[in-house]
Amino acid sequence: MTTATSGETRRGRQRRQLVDDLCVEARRQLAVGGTGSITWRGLARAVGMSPASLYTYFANIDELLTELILRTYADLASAVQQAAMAFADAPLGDRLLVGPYAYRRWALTHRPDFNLIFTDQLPGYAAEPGGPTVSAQTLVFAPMAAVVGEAMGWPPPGDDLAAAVAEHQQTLVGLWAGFHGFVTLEVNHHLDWLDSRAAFERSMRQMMEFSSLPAATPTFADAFDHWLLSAATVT
Amino acid sequence: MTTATSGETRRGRQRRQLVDDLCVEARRQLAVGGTGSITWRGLARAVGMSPASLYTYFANIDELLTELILRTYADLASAVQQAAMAFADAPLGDRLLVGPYAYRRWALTHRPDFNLIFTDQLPGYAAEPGGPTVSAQTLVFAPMAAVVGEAMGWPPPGDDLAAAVAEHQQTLVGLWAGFHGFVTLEVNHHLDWLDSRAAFERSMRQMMEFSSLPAATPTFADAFDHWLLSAATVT
DNA sequence: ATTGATTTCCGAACATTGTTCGACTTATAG
DNA sequence: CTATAAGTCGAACAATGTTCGGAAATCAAT
Repeated sequence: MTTATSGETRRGRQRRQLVDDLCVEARRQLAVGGTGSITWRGLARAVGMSPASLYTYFANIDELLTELILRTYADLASAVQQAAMAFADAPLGDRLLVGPYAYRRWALTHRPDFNLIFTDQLPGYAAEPGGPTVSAQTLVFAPMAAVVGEAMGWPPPGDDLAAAVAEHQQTLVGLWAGFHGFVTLEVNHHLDWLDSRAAFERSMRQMMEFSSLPAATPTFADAFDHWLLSAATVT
Repeated sequence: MTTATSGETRRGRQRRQLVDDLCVEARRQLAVGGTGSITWRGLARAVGMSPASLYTYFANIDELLTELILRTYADLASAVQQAAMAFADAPLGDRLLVGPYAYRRWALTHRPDFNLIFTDQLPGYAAEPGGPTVSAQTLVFAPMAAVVGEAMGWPPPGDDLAAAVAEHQQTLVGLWAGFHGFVTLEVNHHLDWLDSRAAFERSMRQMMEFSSLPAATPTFADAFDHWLLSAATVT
């Protein structure tokens, strides 16, 4: 019965399994010692193989990093999406803040990962225009854009969200830059000298107020943190 | 007359000279190949010394990086300050934008340097609370804070600017996060898909308008770029 | 000017890294 | 069953950061 689940050869399964193992190990090393600690030989050691054998699966270390970046984008997108779903029935003002708050929380609990996907750590590594990283970006921001569009009364989000985004990209990029800037500074310890949690909340509320968007419930921040604790499910 | 300029021993001078050379060479390597290209042996090669000899001047590569970060902060601060002085007589609305614009321009012409000082590239490297990097930060932001304070009618900026900053830190951090977020995304090629120059201008004007600050001259962006060209002086 | 104590400099070595090459074994397809 | 492809490995190469011991230069005294 080796060909029971045919169409899937044994090597194909083992290959996918090994690539998965390599990626989780790489992210483990990343969490421990930063980007510089992801080492080819260390990965080989972790999966019990010769360094030379890994070249069957990745052409070089940059290619592995690329795969890692894609998976990390997906991880962030999943975190944002889960939060959005958990607050799907909350008032509109609250739902506007869910995205930035999930974004920030994931960034603070995955600082090296956040820097990995958002700042160029390699020499000439620049995501090519039509590359897969841009689609990964849209995956992250689709939920947030949808809520903003709803709040601003944009065309029915049903079919062509992309068109609405293109039309109002100025507004969306402005909002994104706002909370991304705050989060980046926080992740890299440039706001350690103040109560950044409270400052973030005030900044977010101000951004929404300035953009004539509905205000969130006064207790939203606590509600979000409470939901975080109760969601000790997926890593 | 070897001791003419006494108080300064020959070794002292040569030491300072060599440290300077090492730093400029390190920034050269940084500009070429990114952070990972700064290599101990390469530095030794560039100054014509044995790798072992460099340990007389820096305990390890992290210590050199620290010195490099400090000098890079000073470089950014100098760029901002020069721009501020050049526009000292411009209308208040224009002067509000000079800081962010100089910040952005320097960042775009020194992308690896920008990432070096603002994102943790080393494993456990975190600027200690009372460390010298925070004072370097204030050096960068003092000119901008002064203008914002003037526009908002804060207490006489004569003696205690620090007190005014502490009082209104929320506002200042909000503004900083806004343009820093935009610049960070731009530096790392996350806004390549749009006309980021125009988007930056619109975002900045919107930020100022939202904060009830005076608007800049319509032609400010061009005026700034024009000044840049005429300032082909210091690197 | 001579001495004695630092500072500077270097060659050699060690452990580690990414990557390549050729030979060997194993799985897949016809 | 067999030929082709995929996987695995050991050995080797060049390059890296860092340490150590000793030689040379410079400094601060007498």
